[in-house]
Amino acid sequence: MTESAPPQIEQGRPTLKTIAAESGLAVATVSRALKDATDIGEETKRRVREIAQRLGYRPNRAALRLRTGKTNVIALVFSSEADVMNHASRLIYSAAEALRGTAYHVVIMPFFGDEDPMSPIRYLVETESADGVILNQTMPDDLRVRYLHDRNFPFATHGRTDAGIDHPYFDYDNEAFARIVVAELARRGRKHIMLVAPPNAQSYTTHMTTGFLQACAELGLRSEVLTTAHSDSGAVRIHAAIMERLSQPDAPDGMVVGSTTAAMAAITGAESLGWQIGTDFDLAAKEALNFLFRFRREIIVLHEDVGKAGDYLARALMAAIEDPNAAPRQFLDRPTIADLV
Amino acid sequence: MTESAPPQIEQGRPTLKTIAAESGLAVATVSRALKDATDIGEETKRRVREIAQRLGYRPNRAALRLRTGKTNVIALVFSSEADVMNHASRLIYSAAEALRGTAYHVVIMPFFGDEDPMSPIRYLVETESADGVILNQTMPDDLRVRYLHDRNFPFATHGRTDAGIDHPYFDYDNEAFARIVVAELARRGRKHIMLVAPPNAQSYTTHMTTGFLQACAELGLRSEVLTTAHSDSGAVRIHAAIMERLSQPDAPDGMVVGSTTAAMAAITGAESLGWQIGTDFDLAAKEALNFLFRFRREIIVLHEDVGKAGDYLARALMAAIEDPNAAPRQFLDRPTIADLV
DNA sequence: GCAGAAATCTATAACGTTATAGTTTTTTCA
DNA sequence: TGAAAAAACTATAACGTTATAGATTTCTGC
Repeated sequence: MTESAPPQIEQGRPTLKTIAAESGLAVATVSRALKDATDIGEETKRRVREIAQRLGYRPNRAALRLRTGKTNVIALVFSSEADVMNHASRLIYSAAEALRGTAYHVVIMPFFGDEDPMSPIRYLVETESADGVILNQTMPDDLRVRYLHDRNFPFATHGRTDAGIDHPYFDYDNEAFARIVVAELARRGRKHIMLVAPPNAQSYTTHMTTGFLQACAELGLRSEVLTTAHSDSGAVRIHAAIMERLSQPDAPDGMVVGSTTAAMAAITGAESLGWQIGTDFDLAAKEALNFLFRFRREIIVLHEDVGKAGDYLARALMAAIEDPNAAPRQFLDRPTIADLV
Repeated sequence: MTESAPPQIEQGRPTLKTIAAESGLAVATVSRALKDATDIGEETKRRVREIAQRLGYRPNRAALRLRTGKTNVIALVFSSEADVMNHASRLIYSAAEALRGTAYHVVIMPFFGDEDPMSPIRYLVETESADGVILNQTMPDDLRVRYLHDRNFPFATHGRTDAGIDHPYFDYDNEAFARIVVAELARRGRKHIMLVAPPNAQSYTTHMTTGFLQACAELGLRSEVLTTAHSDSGAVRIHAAIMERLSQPDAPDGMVVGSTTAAMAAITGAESLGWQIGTDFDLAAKEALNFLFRFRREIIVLHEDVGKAGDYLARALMAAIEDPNAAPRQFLDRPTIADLV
């Protein structure tokens, strides 16, 4: 009387092998059944799925990755600069949310100031440790973009580039932003506007500056660009630079700034000279948060929806991974006068 | 005349096999040589290292993970609630920075409001897709902590718990915070203080409330806790709740709040009733940023260094992964009066 | 010069998965 | 009825790594 061997007691995570043993099928059959291959019988598929379900089977990602080469990882290489923090965290969360329910995981590779911007990128490409990457803070002729493009490594950027490479991106139209707020400053009677622009290297600096200068010219306003600080310089520096400029003759009566911190610093700088917002000067800013209208009710604020960017970039990147030959998804987010808070 | 076969032209990433072919050694030897095993000759090790270097060899993480079971991934399961955003991003970046140069990668698993807090945790444990996890927003009897502890899955928390489980954590001493700022409010002559506390479920709510009530009692101040909003309620709600309370008889002349947004909202709420900070009332707040002193110079601010938390948590978690039996690293960050801005 | 020890290297199997080619069973229809 | 076709399943190898046990070479001491 041969007693049939008791089913192997499996400890640890169930694998295809476990299901194979449980069902009496071959491992390959189980694998194919679970991916609904055409050459497996319906009844078998049902049984296998049922067992997998009961056992709580979850494919082993390492084995999958080794076998298929697909990592199911999307990397975010993001600057950790102070003022960009909120931008970055919004992007991270919205990208992660867009990826929810897909097979993708999000890994963060912060890029630190003391580091070569290329090194996280090179790492990703050389070790093939992600299926694609999202970058921010693009520059007009961005080395990272060129590198990734040359190697056919899928990527999407927050911000455009200007080196003739066609790639997925999401960008906020900073030129339109500048035009809109300059018009509003003119409407409030301001005659001489100063721009606190982003750092020179970044792509969007050109856009914002162009829009600013053209709008001022069209409206017959005097214009200048602050040279002693930029909108990411840090509050202390901006505060001081504004104080210095406003103490000089021929001071502007309107300002346009590109960040929350810059707005606060510029205003406190002006106020410490006794200038009053809404009376002696007006200030317009772009912000990702919703702080400024509480800071001083009088600020002209245009809200930038960074969550939209993260969502779009995640989807654009997935599309690029799935079909590398499809036309890259690109989106320019145009603010309108209606977005003025 | 046998011509020796030309060295196999390898395309794609070099592997141990590539190095083995190049050096004439066995794959196993190359593997052992690269990990400096004692049974490999010095000269061989040198040669292998040299070839690996020249070829730009990088171990395949998927294979490593499959073989060893080690993922080299640390997961951050973080709430995406608006007001915590800055907290979270600081933590992410500082944790990532602490992990720089180690073999660990950081994956972000945002936890969304509509979701079971357990589900990302369960996923991590069931799929073994990380070596350890960092959590924030702990509750006194935290299900996630209990679950992870029961399964011996390495973790570290931002915030303490109170269910008799000994685990790695970093916490800010919110009780001390409350004592310090209450004392400062008393010093400024305030007699009746109101606390805008964090949400009830969180661990640190108890700490902050305890410290607040005791300090008020000791100093003979009248105390109350706002019940119509908490410090993460969102600015609009807090603004309204403060307005309502201050319009009633017996209004407090001092406030303690736990976040940047709450501070701004409370102040604008009071101001819209004509109250003036520094004169009619004083307000003390804890913040991770450095915004508030620009918002109103008069605010009593205690700065919380979240970067320190991320750094500590990353190291504590690595230690727990490496030696699961070591005593858990725990740190309580105590503010002092000197931290008052 | 030789046995035994020490040093150095290698073959094999395994981690969990899937693609490929092949085998067995069932069905079709001339 | 039986040969060919279709359906259903399986064996094998491979992805890149490491642990283990075993093989080979070199050294040591007498």
